[in-house]
Amino acid sequence: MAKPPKENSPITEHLAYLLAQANREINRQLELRLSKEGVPVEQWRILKVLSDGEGHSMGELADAVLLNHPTLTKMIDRMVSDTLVYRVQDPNDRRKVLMFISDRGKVLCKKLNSLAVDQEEHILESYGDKSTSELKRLLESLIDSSN
Amino acid sequence: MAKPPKENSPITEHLAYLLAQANREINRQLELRLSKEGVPVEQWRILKVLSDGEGHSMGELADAVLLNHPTLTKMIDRMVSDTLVYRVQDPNDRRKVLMFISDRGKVLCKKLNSLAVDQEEHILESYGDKSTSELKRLLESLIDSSN
DNA sequence: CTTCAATTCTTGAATATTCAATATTTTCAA
DNA sequence: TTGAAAATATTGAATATTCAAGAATTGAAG
Repeated sequence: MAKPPKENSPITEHLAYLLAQANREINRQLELRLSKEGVPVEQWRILKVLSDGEGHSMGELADAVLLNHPTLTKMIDRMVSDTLVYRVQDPNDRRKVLMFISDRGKVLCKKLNSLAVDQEEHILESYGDKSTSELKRLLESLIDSSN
Repeated sequence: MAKPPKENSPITEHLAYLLAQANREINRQLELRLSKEGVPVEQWRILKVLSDGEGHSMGELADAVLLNHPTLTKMIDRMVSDTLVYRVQDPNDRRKVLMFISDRGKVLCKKLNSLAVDQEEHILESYGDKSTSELKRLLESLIDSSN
């Protein structure tokens, strides 16, 4: 018996708002953990994507880590300064730049991964296995249906 | 048979990532609709909260619309310039400022509401009634369990 | 009372993000 | 093969957000 939101329904009933609120809260928690290593969430995502050892172009990365191109470029600049990642021009398409993770980046990524796993475990405890996997399933399908 | 994420699981399996991705996508769609009236999502949220006609303090508003205080102050400055809202000092506690929606703000809010309802209906169509209400339920309970 | 800490909001400087324009390389049609 | 259009990444200026500090008011303990 779920009612569709009327024009004057409170904002808290809108899907867009619930998503924003949940995202904000979970992100805040994750941020808090990762701050132990002084690393923003986006950098962890970048390291994680690159930790397959393959080279990834900036465009690919931008999509994967949900940042737009200029923002990513500037964040990568910082990470290059910190020698966490490095750039290589793609030999097959010289418009592209391939990003790789450094050894230092790999070491940091491992530490960050376990901080993140801590968080997921904490969520599993307070929220429950069943709800968590069901929520993940629904989110994936929402994302699918939006493309 | 849902597996908990291992240290080296892809980023796309993390709840934090799925939430960020879904939020980004739904927000992008909403933004697109509201841009017809040239209004950012946050301003719509503000108008919607204020449209109960009551006065709301800045702190209250900041919580409700998921913005931190200085960001809200500056956004409200713009909205005051556009005569969508106005400030009144709280007579009972002069530290506080009470925000009210103007007549112009009410008119705009109505238009925005129907654009937002359009979007929710679009989601219901492509994603389904059942999934939508189930997702909302799970999100609410995740938010609850995080406090 | 009076003073000191807490609350609320705003401000200004530092930082980050975005938009539009640019440079480079590739693609592909004529 | 050439030349125009598309794709990729970066830059710089404009804009927005955040952090830390400040001003005003209230609360409450001594």
